Amino acid sequence: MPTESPADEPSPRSTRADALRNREAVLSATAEVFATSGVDAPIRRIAARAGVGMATVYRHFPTRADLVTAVYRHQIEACAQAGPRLLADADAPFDALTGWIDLFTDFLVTKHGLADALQSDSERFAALHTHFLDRLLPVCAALLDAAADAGEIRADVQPYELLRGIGNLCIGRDTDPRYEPRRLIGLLLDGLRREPPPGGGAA
Amino acid sequence: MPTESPADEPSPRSTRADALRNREAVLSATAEVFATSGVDAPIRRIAARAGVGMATVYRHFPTRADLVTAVYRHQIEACAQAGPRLLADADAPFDALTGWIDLFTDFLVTKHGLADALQSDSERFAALHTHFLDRLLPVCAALLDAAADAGEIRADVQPYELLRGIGNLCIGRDTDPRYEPRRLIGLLLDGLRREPPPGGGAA
DNA sequence: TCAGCATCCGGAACACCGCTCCGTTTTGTC
DNA sequence: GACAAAACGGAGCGGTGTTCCGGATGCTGA
Repeated sequence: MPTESPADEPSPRSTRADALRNREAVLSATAEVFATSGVDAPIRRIAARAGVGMATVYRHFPTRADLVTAVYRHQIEACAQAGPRLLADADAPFDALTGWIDLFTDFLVTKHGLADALQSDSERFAALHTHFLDRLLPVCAALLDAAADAGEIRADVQPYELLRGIGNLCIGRDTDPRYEPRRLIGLLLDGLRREPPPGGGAA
Repeated sequence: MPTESPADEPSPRSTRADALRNREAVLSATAEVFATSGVDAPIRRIAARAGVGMATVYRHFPTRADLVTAVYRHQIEACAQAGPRLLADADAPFDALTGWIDLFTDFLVTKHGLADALQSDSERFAALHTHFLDRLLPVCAALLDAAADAGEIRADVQPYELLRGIGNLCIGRDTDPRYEPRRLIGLLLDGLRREPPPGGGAA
């Protein structure tokens, strides 16, 4: 194990020990609270659990989105890196695409309220939306392009709308046992496939 | 037009003039506020606009969902009644289905935050979810059944998950001009069509 | 070692919201 | 006109996000 990843911590600006200590405390408290109460949990509770004041939380993570991205950074990263790998390993690009969508869905579905937060119109989460997009949009685009180039899917689907659609379909799974987003996502992917050339393109 | 629909007003229980007057005032104020600020607007504002106290709003409409259903009742009704009509008029059941989904989408998309509210996990909206389902689920089921019987779509799709999926896909259109739910909904409907058996059933 | 100071901390404080409670007012009836 | 039932209004409570500032804390240099 190589001591420490070089760019693992995004901003080691602070030189003071207490600041770094608190940052870690907040981060691990946040992970615990998010896991039990979802990403909408009150900041007060996070601060209390971390044993710090609320201002300390806000100082290290100005917006709730910063908190979410910090907690799930590794998983976002893993999802992003899985894209090229799947593409290299799969027999057909479409298989890679479905596999990756599956990973993405798993990620969203297992974090309480994460999908909701992602599409929330609250500006509290705007940065979260942006971060997901920055990291995952290129990956999705590459998978889509590959599948389109192979003629497996129609070529007029934008990466953004696909990601957004998957995210939207994952909303509310926590609170409704009847709802299984994966079925609909499968349907969407079926719709993505280029239909056997009967004549013209779909309107 | 026959003077008045008999069961148009759901609960004319009250005999007092001021109560009825206030109910109307709240209703029209709510419509205005919802149109400008979305269905999440503070109750305080609605009460202020109606010129009544907050308790009056709560007395007539105990939950926010009651307010929403009261304001949009006619449109929900129109959407529900359009189902059978489309089915009777269309050449093929699938056309009726797409036409109806289109109406439903229009409805959700033109009301700020309505789609969000519908799938919200907040119990404040649970009754709203229920009302939509009570009224629209049978209609959707009839359309799906007809299309399935005609062999135009696969038969393993539940009405609930379809409605839910459409609703979910409409979330967040207000705040993101880049996002056009109708394209994805079209894709979903494409996926619904029974593909000319290329192999086995989709897993 | 220790003074000095930039940095960071904590929680009180403010604003906003949903919802309820209860003294007051209005309305219909006798 | 008087009376009781019904309805009203807004203060009040609990909860949340976010900010502000006096005080504590850790680094630095002599």
